Amino acid sequence: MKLTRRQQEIYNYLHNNAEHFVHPPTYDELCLELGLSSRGSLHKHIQALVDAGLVEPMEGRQGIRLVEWEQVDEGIPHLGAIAAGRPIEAISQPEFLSVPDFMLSQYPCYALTVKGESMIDIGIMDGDLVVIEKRDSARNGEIVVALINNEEATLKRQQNNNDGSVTLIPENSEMESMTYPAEQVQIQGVLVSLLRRY
Amino acid sequence: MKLTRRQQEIYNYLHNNAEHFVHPPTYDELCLELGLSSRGSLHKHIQALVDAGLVEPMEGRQGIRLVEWEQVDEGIPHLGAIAAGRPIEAISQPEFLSVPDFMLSQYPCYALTVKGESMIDIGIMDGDLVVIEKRDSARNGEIVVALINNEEATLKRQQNNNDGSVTLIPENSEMESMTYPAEQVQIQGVLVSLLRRY
DNA sequence: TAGCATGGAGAACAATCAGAGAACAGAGCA
DNA sequence: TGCTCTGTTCTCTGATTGTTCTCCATGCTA
Repeated sequence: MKLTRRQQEIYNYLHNNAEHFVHPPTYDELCLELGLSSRGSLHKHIQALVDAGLVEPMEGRQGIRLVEWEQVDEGIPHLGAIAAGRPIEAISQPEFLSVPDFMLSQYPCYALTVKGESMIDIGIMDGDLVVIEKRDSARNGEIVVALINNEEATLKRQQNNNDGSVTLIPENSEMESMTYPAEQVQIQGVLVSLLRRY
Repeated sequence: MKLTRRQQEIYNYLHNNAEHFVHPPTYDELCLELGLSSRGSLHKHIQALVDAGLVEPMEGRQGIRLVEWEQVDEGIPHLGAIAAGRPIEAISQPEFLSVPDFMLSQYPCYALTVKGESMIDIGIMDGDLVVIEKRDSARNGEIVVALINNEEATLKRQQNNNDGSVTLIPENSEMESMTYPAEQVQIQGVLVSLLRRY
């Protein structure tokens, strides 16, 4: 069963914003977001998504509503680029990449494009696509996406120190490690695999 | 069934841009892209492609449209490992890897596991999986799988010299280039992309 | 010259898509 | 009990879209 354009749009919207909804949104809320003024119109589209098995209605019929998107998942979202020293440059409309299973972990993943050469010594080059497992902690020595002071995100090797601080090590002999108090470093994921096109 | 020139043009366009379409394109959109002003004209060509089995119309007759070019897609064979100085170590039963389209070229490909560090300077590490496009020739500067004297296969950057000889350049500052008469070097494919698991 | 293949323009049409709006039943709440 | 909010169902309308059709232009060939 193929989706029409509008159905696809709506599905994408739900898919992309699923995390932003504290409660599953009501039809009225969705209408507002999607620029519709008729619940009936929305209902038709949602029903198509339900029929397609992409969305399932909530049990408690009232109050809160439908929208639980399945894990069937057509791929992983490409969220943007990561460059040492800057936050992730988000793509407004994350495109979904279908990545073979053997390149994923068993947990949710996303993809980023690497900018810069901070990990060049272990073969992560500028422009490479890295697959990141969504996690908020990492073991010693793992390569992580770390957000520092809620400002800059980088891809580095992580080392937990005895005094509770965290050292982020670039794999580039010309760059230097940086050490931060643990509370300034927020782990956003762990490197799982790498893709590169020539 | 042979295609006319215009049909071939249109098919090429679809083939080359299939990935760029978020949704399958409508006839009107295609007309715009192809410089036509009549859906009817386009329809004739598309119909020819459908008859030729190169394109299939969408199910939902409206809203979204045609154009799904078939991809038989059983994946690409993983033929074994390639190590400098030895022939490709063939796997008796090549396993098939399903690799996303954007990591392939439009021509037949196969996969090899890289052994050794001869290309380490450009980020090709021991154990990486490389996707190779099956070809028997390459342009200057491309990275190729080359079989030397029908004996040893290596992954190197190729350079065609004026005197007809071929130089194979390892991307490893500690290793040296080798030059061979052209007839001793047989190209088996060109590097297309790279996959790595951590 | 006539005939044919190719390529395109444009009109007309039926099916579908997309949306608006009205009405309704059930749930929760005061 | 009424009121409000919600999902659901329904009809109606307008816009799109694939399809079919006729007509025309060009170039090639017999």
